[in-house]
Amino acid sequence: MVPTIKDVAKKAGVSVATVSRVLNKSGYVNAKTEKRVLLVIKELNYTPNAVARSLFKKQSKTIALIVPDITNPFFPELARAVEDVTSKAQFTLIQCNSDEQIEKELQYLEILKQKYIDGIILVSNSMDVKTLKALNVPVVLIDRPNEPSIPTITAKNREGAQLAVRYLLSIGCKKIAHIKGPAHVVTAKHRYEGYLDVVKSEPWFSSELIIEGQYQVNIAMEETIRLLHERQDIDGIFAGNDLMAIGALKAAQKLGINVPEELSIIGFDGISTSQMTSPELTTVAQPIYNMGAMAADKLIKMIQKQPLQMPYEELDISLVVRQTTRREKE
Amino acid sequence: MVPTIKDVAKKAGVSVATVSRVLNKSGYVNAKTEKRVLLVIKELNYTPNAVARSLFKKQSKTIALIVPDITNPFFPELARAVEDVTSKAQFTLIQCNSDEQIEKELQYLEILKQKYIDGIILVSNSMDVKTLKALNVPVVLIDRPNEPSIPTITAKNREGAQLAVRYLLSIGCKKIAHIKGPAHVVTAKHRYEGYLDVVKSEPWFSSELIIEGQYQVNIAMEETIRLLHERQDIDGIFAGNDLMAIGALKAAQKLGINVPEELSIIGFDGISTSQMTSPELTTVAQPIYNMGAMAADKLIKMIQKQPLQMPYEELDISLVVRQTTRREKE
DNA sequence: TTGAAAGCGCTAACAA
DNA sequence: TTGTTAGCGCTTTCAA
Repeated sequence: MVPTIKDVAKKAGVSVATVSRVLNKSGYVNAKTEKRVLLVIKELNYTPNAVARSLFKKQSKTIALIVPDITNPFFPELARAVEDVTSKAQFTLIQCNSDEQIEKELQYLEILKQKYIDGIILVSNSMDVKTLKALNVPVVLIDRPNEPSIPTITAKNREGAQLAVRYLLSIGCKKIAHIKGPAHVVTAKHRYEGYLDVVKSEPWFSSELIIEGQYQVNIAMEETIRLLHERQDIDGIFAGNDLMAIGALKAAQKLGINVPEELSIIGFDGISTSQMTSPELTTVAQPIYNMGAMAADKLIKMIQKQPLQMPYEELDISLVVRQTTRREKE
Repeated sequence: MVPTIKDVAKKAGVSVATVSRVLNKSGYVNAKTEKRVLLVIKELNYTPNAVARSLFKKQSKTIALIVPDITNPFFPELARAVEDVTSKAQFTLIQCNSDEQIEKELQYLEILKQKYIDGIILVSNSMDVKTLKALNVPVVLIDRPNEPSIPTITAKNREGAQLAVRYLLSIGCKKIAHIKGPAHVVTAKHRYEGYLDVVKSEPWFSSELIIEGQYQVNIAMEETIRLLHERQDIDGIFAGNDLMAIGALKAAQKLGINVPEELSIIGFDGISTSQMTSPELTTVAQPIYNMGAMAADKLIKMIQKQPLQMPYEELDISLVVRQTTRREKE
């Protein structure tokens, strides 16, 4: 039914090798025969079988993206970027959700390997180098720097946090709390450290200003309500991500605290959801799309055995001032 | 390097056929030889090559999900559901973004076919039956009913819209506007019709109460601002999706109109973003995750040549009353 | 209960 | 410039 290279060869009166040559533009082939073959290909509506090709070449023209959960609004934008650049380079993208579970990650890796996957982009905390190297497949890490020996794209999380907290200070905040992300996530740790860098020597600083929000709206909201009950002099909150900042915002609104007049809130990430609240969230934005695109670029280079000029890149972040922070020092 | 079935056969002192038999639990194989083969497989850490298998079987244990844009918050949840059920059934998921462009869809279809894709889940307005049938690959349509002859999962969009508008009426709204989605999207049309069903015979009804928001926050916001300027007696808005409802909410807040006291807003979809606004959005929720899961179930059944009891299913929607609608009739 | 061998559709030596 | 042929790693007749 579906025509194969043999059918084309027969109909064009040449050998399969010749057809293969015109298909791949490899080796010599007479202009006339080429024309004839091309014609037959059109007539038969022939397309080469990618699987057969993969079997021989030991590569599949497909790459995989493993993220914790595509449902987390940070990841779709990343995934989109990856898909955009990989599909432009004729790769197909496999989507995997790990739920941050190492077993799931390993399971995917296993299956992917069996499929001759050409490369993997991985967002993970737990993956170890040995497994990755043993895979013998190009890998680039994204977002969460884990392993200096593996090409990585991440953002300046610590600096971004400093920027956020300094901005809060600059607009006159006198007591700034922090909502931390999950302990096992490196980016959360770096943001926390950035907060500490700026704040630890302040006379008002106390570890009680730090709460845990698990990168989630609801948990952050509840914890913020608790915190704000106890310490009503807090006038600034730096959340470890936008979702938690939204939680903090909801907490304030529930408590009747005016944002930004009485309380300034700043998030981290710059996901599009941060523009959907009212007031819109002030945040430290990562170049999410760019991170995905650059990771994909790197991966493709690796697949093509091109040298990487910068295996490890930390992208700049930027402060996006919107409406959850006071305008100026009063 | 990577062991093949041959290596296993040699080391176990049997033929590749026997190894294949134990691998696939097909045909007779002596318990003892089976044990021996299994042992060697463990020792060699052998895993069968999926590509070679695909070539022979003409199927790949992979399915594809084609959505307009994974970045639209409606789709990640759908994608997650699909991935959950397909991966449980040992399928791998390919992610495709079509941007609603028929050319991109066709391009994907072409590539997917070359890869012996086992099935496709498609969210599309434009795809025609002929192309789909010609593919000769199981397809299920999701969200946007297009073609009665193709298995489809969708929701009761028209009824949902009626439900929304009737609710607005029941809490005392006297003039209800509608923000329509894009004209070429069937679901948008159905929701619009549902609105008309309820409202067209009302004395206050006028076509000027209908604006277009393209399913997008910003456009909906701008159009709403315009509308609300002209007609200040509007006290209810039914938006064709949650994103546009969020736009309407922002418009109201910009204009200093109190939601829900002066204006009730209701969205459609029930995406998680609808809980992140303040006030939280009242909305007509679709069972998004379920839709994805059921579509995947259907597709897998089709791949396995099992009969489909209900090729076309319209799932129920439900009204989720939150904070952008007034409590009661006054 | 097992093995030999053909073949899935393609690519790449190698020869002509 | 072209064709022959040996695989890529697997599954499945068919025969033993």
